[in-house]
Amino acid sequence: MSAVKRARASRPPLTEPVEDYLKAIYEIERTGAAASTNDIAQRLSIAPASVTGMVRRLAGQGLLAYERYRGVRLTDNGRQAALRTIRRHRVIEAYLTHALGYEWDRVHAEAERLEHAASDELVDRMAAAIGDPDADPHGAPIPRADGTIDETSSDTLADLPLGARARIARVSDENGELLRYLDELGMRPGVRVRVDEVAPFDGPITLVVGRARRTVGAELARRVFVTPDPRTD
Amino acid sequence: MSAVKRARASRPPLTEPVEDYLKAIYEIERTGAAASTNDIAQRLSIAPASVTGMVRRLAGQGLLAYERYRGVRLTDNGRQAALRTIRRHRVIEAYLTHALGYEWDRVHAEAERLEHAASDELVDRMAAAIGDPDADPHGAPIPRADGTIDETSSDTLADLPLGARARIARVSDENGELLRYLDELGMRPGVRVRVDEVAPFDGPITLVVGRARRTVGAELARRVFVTPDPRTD
DNA sequence: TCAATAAGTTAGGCGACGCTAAATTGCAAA
DNA sequence: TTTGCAATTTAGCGTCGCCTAACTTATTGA
Repeated sequence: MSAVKRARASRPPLTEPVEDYLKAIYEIERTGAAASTNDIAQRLSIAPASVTGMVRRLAGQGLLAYERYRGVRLTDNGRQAALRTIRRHRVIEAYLTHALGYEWDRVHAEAERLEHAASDELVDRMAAAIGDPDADPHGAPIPRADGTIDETSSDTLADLPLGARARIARVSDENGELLRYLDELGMRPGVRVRVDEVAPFDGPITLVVGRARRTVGAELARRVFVTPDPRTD
Repeated sequence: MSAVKRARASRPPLTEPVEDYLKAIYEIERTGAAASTNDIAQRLSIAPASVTGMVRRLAGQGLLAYERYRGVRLTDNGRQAALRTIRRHRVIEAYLTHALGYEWDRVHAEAERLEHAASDELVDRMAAAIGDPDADPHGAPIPRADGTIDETSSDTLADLPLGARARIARVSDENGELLRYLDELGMRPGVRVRVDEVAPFDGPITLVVGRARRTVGAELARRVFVTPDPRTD
């Protein structure tokens, strides 16, 4: 078996918890520096003390670079493993909505379990069946089968100045209620918005979404990622 | 939440190994009496000593009736749990072949993992998407969402007398090579056969399959289940 | 009837992951 | 520079599933 083939075929048997750790660390690293013990614990809903032991083991396996009291970083191996899991997760989310009629607020939980059980072949077939999309239903980019991904660190609604136009690129998944609410407001990835009013002191933001005006809290605004509107107007 | 809804919705959180035990015991019971420690161990490829402990735990949870040195039987609860897992397995197998282009010799391994991760809702959607089939690609009946199943204990090819006509109802899955071979011979569920020659002493059996004559060993013949041919001729 | 053997169970362990409680470390503010 | 707190780690433990080795039971056939 060629090295290339092996790299793709034999997902070395990482356990489910390990895949979850790597995913969590990847996400944390994406928004800043090294992942701290506490960050990881919080994201996985486990005790910080439990993280220390696991993190040491993963470092021993070459998946993480770990310095006591200093937090953790993914090695290249670790990042590749994380991206494989993330690809599975996002392809599954996309497949569930496009092929099986799931609403976008229900796919996360299902994908969270299936991502550990689905083979790369299955995931590739699912992706092909829905036209190899490059983002999941929440706008998150889908890593390619070769392990590459287009991560674009983008601003959130909360970062936009008054009057700015932007397009919603991506919203935080994980919270079904948030997603249902955003859906009601017509705020889905791809939709254009304009900032119409910004209350001071981290106050609510009023947007023009399509023909409607929508006022959302700063908390929510921070969970909606945008890209500059390509429209010159 | 109504009791009915709960029975279906909250698959109480059985672990993966537990689901595997219940499935194995169900299959063993189907072909005889109580499931012995050894039978279970063999089917799960684990040591008999390991089975004893687990079986005691499951009996404690009311899923099994267990008597030391006497083997094990599923309780009604245990049987329902087993059938839920089996439904998931078989629906997934059918879905993979009908919706995602899998060959029938590849679906077992994939379903073996997914059956523990897929929700009942997903499985119901998959089933609906392919027209709610009542058998998996190997001819095994799919338990309904309400927990009922049409088990028909059938003869195997090896039981047929010379000259008998029959229809292939079901073949043993699990062994991909066997399935590929059967496929080459044109021996899939639904196909009609006639017994043309039976060698004595558990010897090979020669069949007419379509226009071809096929000779198969007794071992293989015992893994192919048949029903009497409805044709009067 | 009883001894040989096969089947099953008990005893004792191990690894993966989680927890709580009790140190320890690092940093920031006084 | 010191102190005090938050973050982290260590210590000690529990559960789930699995293992091997040693013992016990059931059965069978001589």
